Amino acid sequence: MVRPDSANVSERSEQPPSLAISTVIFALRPSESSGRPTLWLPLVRRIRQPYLGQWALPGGPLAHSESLQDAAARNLLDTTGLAPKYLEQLYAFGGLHRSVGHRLVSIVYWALVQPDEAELTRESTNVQWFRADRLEALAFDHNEIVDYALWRLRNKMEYGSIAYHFLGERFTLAQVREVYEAVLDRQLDPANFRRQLRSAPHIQETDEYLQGTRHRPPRLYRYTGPAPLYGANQQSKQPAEGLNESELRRVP
Amino acid sequence: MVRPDSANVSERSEQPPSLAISTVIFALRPSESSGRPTLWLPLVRRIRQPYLGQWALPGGPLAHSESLQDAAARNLLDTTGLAPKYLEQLYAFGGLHRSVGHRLVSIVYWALVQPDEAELTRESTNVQWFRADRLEALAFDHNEIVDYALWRLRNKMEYGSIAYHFLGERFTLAQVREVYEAVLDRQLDPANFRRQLRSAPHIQETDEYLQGTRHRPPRLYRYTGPAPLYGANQQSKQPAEGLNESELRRVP
DNA sequence: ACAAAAGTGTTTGGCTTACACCCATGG
DNA sequence: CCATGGGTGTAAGCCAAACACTTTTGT
Repeated sequence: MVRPDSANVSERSEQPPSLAISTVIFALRPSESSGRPTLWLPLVRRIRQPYLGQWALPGGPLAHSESLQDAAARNLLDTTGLAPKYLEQLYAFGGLHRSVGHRLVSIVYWALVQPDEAELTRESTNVQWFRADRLEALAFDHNEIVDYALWRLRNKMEYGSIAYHFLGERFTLAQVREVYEAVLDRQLDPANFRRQLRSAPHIQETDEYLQGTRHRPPRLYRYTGPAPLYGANQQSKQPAEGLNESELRRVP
Repeated sequence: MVRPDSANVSERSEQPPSLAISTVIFALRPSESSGRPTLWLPLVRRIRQPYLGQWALPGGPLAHSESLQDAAARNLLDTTGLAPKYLEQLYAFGGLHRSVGHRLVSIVYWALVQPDEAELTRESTNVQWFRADRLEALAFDHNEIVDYALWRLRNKMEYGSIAYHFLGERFTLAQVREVYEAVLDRQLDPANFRRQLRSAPHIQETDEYLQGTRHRPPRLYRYTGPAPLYGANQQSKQPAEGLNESELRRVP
């Protein structure tokens, strides 16, 4: 079983690195304190070694009959009950000491879910939502992974049409602004923001207005662009990192 | 060996997917026809099945003692003799039918090398440079991978400080412009381009001038920014996809 | 009537673009 | 002294930031 050129290495460390798929899922939920929307993500408690009892990103091994993205989606459904419409590859993490006792390579995806979808999470003692900016120490290198996903989310928010995936089918322009403000953590000028959105592609105005506010009823809009999950290519050619087409220039 | 829930599946397809690291390497070399710089990349001929005899990206399995990036760098050195200063993760490819006879997941890196480095390639009947825009049918899904790497390169060129990695330690601003023109495949205004570069960060003018031209000697500059290879984090937080900081705004 | 947010208009400054022009060298 | 590309100047035009102002609802 041990190959000749490595007879002096223990058999365990000769086994190929194991490959897992994990996902960082973001949703906006009202803050307990201020009530304003903030970023949350669901975590799963480890029920085996290593890191038994600690919180971790949902994930699992790659089944041989699934593509990477299918594996991410299925695993999410199995562990949390979520089925995000936005799902995209984030990065492959393969450091030598990410786990203890074995070599682990994780291909990590990231996802966005709408608030009503998020409510359907099968929460339990082992599955819970946490505020993204107040995480305890997670299993493996998952804190670093979340940080990277947050960086990517903010980056992509600045020049991609991504904010709509946090919202339902119809939304007001002010709701889109609140998404930007929550993710980027700064105030934006309502007047200029609205102008930019109206001139952005894939934003369609409807004939409907949101009723029940204690002021002038805002018009509802619809997003007509594609969700990356069903895109033709696995690698949605939209830069985060890279780099994506500048559909929306800069956010005020 | 075969688990109960998959007794009807052949044993071979039960083996875990194999994991490989490959790299797309870009360099600028003078075109045979026009002499102007164009994009080239080195390929390696397959010496075993599958795809025996076809050209493929340099790559190989992941050794258990190497990080992903180290594996990419070492493999590059082994197969081509190249040691790029710029090396960054591109994407993880894991489609079901990328290879024949087994399930293969490839974590792909991309690299940039300077012309003088490129000359040191150990070329042979099994290692050769090809023009990036005139590739034959490659092994596996490597044509798609090269296309994606090209897209990422162009994308990142537009708002990242990446062009310098195609050049030596000192260079003229016109040489930088030629890099942009070669990669983006369009002409740029020399006057405006030079102004943008001079106001860009990490561009330091030297006291030296390039001699031997048949016109006014251009000043030489130096790039003082970091090369991602030695960056602290594996994932260089520069968007390509992401998303990246806009160090250089837009190219004229 | 008033508060509050939706929605419109207008000014300003910065930055890109286009292009005219001068500079320094080799032949 | 001419050709060639290096390098500078500058006006036009576009776009985003700032902010004043009008509109439409609920209470």
